[in-house]
Amino acid sequence: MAETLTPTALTLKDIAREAGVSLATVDRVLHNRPGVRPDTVRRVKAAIERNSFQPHVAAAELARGRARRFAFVMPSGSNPFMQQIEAYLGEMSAWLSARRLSVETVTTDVFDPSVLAGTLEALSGDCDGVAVVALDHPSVRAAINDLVDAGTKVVTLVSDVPSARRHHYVGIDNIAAGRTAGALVGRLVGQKSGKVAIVAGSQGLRDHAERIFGFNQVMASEFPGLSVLPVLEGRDEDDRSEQVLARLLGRHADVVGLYNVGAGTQGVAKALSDAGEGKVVFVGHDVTVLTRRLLLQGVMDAAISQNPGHEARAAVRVLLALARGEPILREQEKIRIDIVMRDNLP
Amino acid sequence: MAETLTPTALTLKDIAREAGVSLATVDRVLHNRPGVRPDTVRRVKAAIERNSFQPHVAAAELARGRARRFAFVMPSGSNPFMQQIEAYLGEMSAWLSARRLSVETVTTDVFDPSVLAGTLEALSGDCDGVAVVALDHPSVRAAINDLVDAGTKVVTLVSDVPSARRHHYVGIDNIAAGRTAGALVGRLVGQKSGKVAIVAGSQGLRDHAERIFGFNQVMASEFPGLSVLPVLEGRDEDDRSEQVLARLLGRHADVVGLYNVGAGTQGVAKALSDAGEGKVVFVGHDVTVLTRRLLLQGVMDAAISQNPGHEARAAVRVLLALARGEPILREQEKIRIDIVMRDNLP
DNA sequence: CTGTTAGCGCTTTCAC
DNA sequence: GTGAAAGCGCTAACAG
Repeated sequence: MAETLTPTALTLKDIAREAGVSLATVDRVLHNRPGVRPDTVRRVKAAIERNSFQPHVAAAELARGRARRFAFVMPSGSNPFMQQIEAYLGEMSAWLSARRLSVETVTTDVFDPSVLAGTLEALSGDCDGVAVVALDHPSVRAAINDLVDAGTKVVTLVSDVPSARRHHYVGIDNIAAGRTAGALVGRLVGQKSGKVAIVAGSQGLRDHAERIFGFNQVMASEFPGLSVLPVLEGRDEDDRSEQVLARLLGRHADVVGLYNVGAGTQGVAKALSDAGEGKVVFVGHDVTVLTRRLLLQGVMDAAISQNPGHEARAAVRVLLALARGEPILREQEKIRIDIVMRDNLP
Repeated sequence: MAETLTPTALTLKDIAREAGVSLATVDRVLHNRPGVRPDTVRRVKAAIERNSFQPHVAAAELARGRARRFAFVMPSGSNPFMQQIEAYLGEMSAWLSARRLSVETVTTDVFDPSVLAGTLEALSGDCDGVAVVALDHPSVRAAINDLVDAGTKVVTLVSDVPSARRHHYVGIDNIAAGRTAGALVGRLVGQKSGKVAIVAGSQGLRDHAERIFGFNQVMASEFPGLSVLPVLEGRDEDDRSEQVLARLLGRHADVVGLYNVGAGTQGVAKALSDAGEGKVVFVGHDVTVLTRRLLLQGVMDAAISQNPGHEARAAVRVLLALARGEPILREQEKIRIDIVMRDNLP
């Protein structure tokens, strides 16, 4: 049995002939450009529909001449996860240049709303598309909307600003990620009852807050034997995370589970090992050099991960599809919540 | 701070001028075509290197005229996982036709080596690339090698034939998948000790055998409290799987874990629920309509999954990259072992 | 062995 | 409003 997809191979010229107009007119209709009589538009659209005509992307790309420019606005500082995304962008360079695409990485203080907004505004005009690790703040929202209004395609990356009119969000559902973490902690603890600790960077960060929300949801509804302690804030720093956690472990002898919501993993692991005495189920986020080692050593039990390579490539592909007016393959661009344990380390 | 990738925008003509030859000669060198003096080859290659020249894929694609044809050789019958792959190929149809690619799906009895080999041989000539769900058998290996020798690009899909000279394998590491399943069963069972059952389609299938191998590895080394019962064979059929498992559960009261290696999931779930009496940790493979429901109901605890959409798209992209002589983004095309639990269902 | 040339199917001026 | 025509950068004949 055989089934063939995509039989067609028509060209603009064919459509033009069939609609009784010129190439240029079909092109104008295809791109919703003004200057065509409504009636002509209808005729041409009809011909396009009737033949389910697909313009040849390669030809379009070649004809337009000028290269497309995209910018990635990333946090300055040494967040390993963000560095991984940048590294994967670098790995795409041959792919990009073979398509005459240029990607510029701009680092900025994404935690300062006005600085971030300023960076975004400065990009207006010289970019076809922008991917931004965004803080959810009114002035950032405004800056994104301005970019969109100026015709720039915008995707939020890792951290979303749902209220802005960005074209797409490339990242995970953090509430679901928190729920997944909760289910893992609960299931891996097993029959035991006891307390569960949470270490976050800050509850003011949208993604952290959402993860904690999801985590608590599952804990409350499915693991009544486990009681969740108040959230510790480690500011994503190793030292501080270690201190706050060590203090907590000193006060509570029956901590059986730990959810590390953000970074500061090194400090968390230190506090845990210093406390000694009985295995604590430890679930955190992201696969880095460090978490990989902790997973292999059995110190960490699972990492909830969003694939940084996938995020980098998805952001580029989505921006490109948006710029070209192509449909987005939603299934392909959706970032999944990966559960990574020792045996399925990527 | 800003860093720019891919600054270049040279063309073949620039290289030709710099090397003191014509366009055609550069093209010949670029594609390793014969008929160029070794010395000229060197000069041209030097110019290409020196400028790290990247030919414009869109231009190349446009110039070659004829569309590329790929064939997917899939198992006949109603394996839901394979049907998902085919469905995702269907979803790519607009993407494919915008690139003037055609993908033909051929279904055949992949479990009969000679039939499969025959199907592959018949494809020789009229295809630029073939993706095949392959049985590992000498005559299949020979058929694959013949295709490769004829210049067709070949990728194995889901199930590999490592001994053949296929260009790429798109699928998971099944030993690691089995290990992951083992770790999950062991960890989710918790402190309890008892017996663990395995239901497979057939131990003669390479992927099933590898999964069982990995599963046993982990069980033996890490969960001494759990003893693995002899493998049951359900031929991937619901009825038979139910029967063999029901019989086993009747004989052993202390089964605490179950690994379903292949299909027949419906039957396995039936046998389990009929047996009643105490929760058995149930880990299986793939996210289908059925396993999704079982996960939500809490009957199944985890599914080890390979993303069928990713496999479909990766196979197409790899065939395309091979046909174009482009590098493959290995990280992108690698199929990961997904752990899917209720809260991270895709 | 090497060069010349005619497109591929679009986009984009520039005329009408 | 609409059309004609000149390319975009490469490939593939065909000459030499």
